[in-house]
Amino acid sequence: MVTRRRVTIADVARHAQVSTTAVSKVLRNAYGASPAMRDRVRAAIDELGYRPHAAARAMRGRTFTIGVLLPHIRNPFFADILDGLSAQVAETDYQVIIVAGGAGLKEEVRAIEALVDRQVDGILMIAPLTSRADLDKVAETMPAVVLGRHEKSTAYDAVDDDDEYGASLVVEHLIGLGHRRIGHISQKDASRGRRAALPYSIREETYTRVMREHGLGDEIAVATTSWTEEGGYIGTRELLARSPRLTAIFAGADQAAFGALAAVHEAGLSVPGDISVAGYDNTRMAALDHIALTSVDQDGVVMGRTAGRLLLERVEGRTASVRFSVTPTLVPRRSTAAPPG
Amino acid sequence: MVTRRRVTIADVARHAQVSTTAVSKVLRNAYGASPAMRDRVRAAIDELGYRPHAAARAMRGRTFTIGVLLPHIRNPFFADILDGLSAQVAETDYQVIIVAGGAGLKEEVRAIEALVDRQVDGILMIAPLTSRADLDKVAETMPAVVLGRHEKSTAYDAVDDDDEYGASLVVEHLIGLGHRRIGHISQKDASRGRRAALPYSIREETYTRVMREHGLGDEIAVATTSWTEEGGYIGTRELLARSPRLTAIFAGADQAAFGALAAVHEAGLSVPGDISVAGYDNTRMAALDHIALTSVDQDGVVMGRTAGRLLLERVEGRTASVRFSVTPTLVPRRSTAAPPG
DNA sequence: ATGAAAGCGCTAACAT
DNA sequence: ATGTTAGCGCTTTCAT
Repeated sequence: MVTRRRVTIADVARHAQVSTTAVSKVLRNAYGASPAMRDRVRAAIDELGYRPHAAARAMRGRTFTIGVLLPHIRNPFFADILDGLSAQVAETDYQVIIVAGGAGLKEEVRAIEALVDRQVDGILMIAPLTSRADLDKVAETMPAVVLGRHEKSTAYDAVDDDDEYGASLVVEHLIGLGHRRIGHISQKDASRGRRAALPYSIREETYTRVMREHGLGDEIAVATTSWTEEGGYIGTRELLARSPRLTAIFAGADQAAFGALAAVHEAGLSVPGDISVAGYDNTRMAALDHIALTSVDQDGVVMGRTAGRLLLERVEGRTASVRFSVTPTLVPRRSTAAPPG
Repeated sequence: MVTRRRVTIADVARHAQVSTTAVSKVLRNAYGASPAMRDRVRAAIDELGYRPHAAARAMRGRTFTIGVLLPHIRNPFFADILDGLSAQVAETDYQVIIVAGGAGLKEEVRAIEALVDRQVDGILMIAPLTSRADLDKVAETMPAVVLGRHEKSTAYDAVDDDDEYGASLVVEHLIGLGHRRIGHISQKDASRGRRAALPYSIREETYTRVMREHGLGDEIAVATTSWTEEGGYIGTRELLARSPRLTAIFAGADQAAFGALAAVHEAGLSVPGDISVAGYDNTRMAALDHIALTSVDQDGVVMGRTAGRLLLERVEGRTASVRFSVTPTLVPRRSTAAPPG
């Protein structure tokens, strides 16, 4: 590792025979540089292969960096969001950096702080567990967008899916097929403060509400694990142990539904012959023919793109807060059908 | 967004009635601060909620940041690698940030530059497409580890899986079961320079070699798509169109194998009754009972952890270059069996 | 239109 | 052991 000195703005200035101020102006397209000077500076930049030093910029102005907080990178739905965000940001000078929050609140706080300390120009927090107050605090420091939480805030913009509607679509679908004993796989709450704000709690509460509305309050059965393959598997084994056996499972996320399918299969039961299974997120795996999982589509690409747009708007100066909500749709596939008998 | 001024080292110094040097020393555990002073400074830091400003640190010394270049975040195998890396780095003061390379070479170069410009202290590049020369150039600038490429370099450390051995395990397994008409799904080459260095080309070449060694050179059938669900699906449809029909498919990655399973199913054929399917990576989905995909385990967690360790060692000063290679193992499951008839 | 110069928050060489 | 101070590379007044 040879520590070769980087080309700096001073090198460019010297090479182009102008002041560093001039170079800075050209770089930022700022007022006060003649076309002739612009050309000379640009030429020097190209010849020397100059690239701005982000840290030095950060000391004074922008870093041209958008920070994203992700709980983890296992859920392919997050990849859709990132695709949308990247597409939106690609045409600008901004760069997206991702930090993974990890399982707990402590790791998440550390991850958010890491982004703040690195002076990102804007931060997108995806399904954060942190308290409302902490989110507001972050949003006071820098432009912020929160994706996947159902709270109002004047400090940041919000992008979400109408989880209540989406979850009701699934439960109504299953009830419409004739199911009564429908189980639900939810996620253990790791958040601080109002649990009600996060998707898993809204989906669960909606499941409960719709069941009650149809007079099925006594049939409510929730397994609280995690929205992973393992979580879905374990939760389903738990639900299958009940008697009389349920006839349908609504997993709060596709990832968990895949685990559910495995558990049902392992128990020697068939889908949808014995048990119907539905998920949420409409990931690509769900669409594959041998899986054919009924799911809810919430268009992560659009959510990500919108989050990117809102964030850039805020970076440019908007302060009024905005909410963008996606209306999900049910995508019925072969994993759900009328109950046996 | 209220732009509240951050607490700086000067604020801490004033509050603790010491010099900024003293604070800096305490922060870095540097020599020259009495226990008494340490305590006072620590107290002031806590009271004021001070956190170092990463950009300012970057101007002089370290950023305490490890940068990771990832092609994309869809492949769950990458999540294993990141888990390993995070575990290794978690106990240190370093923070991991991720940038996604995107599909093409151009995006990848931009992503790497973004990391370099942000002065990360070390960079982990996962299966980069960039030319050897460019990798060396990056490694000359900062400590670097490359994961998933089979080249020797004196500039960076390398972590890889023995893809040649892993691929041979699969092909030998299928041939051992009695298959002769075995197809392979490879990935389109987007790299610059020696294609031979990347996993997909090694797996493909190994497939070809082993087929020939068993006198099956005439049966070689490769579909070159991408290692995604879609790529596996399309590639398999292509392979299934051949006549006489092949009896086994070795997809170079689990993601592609899932698409292959869908295509086989959609064609009205059964797995493994009509067609055996094998993947590579041993992702969690592969282990699920209703998928039961034969795959190759290459322990991404260990690879990630090792990459992290090597990187930290380099940050601490090691310059001699190291290679770490994981020996993969075959994980046979129900998706492969003897051919029909 | 152009450039000189101050300063962002920190580290480290150098006094004391 | 403690503090003074000169930068790191850039942006941004403020003169000219």
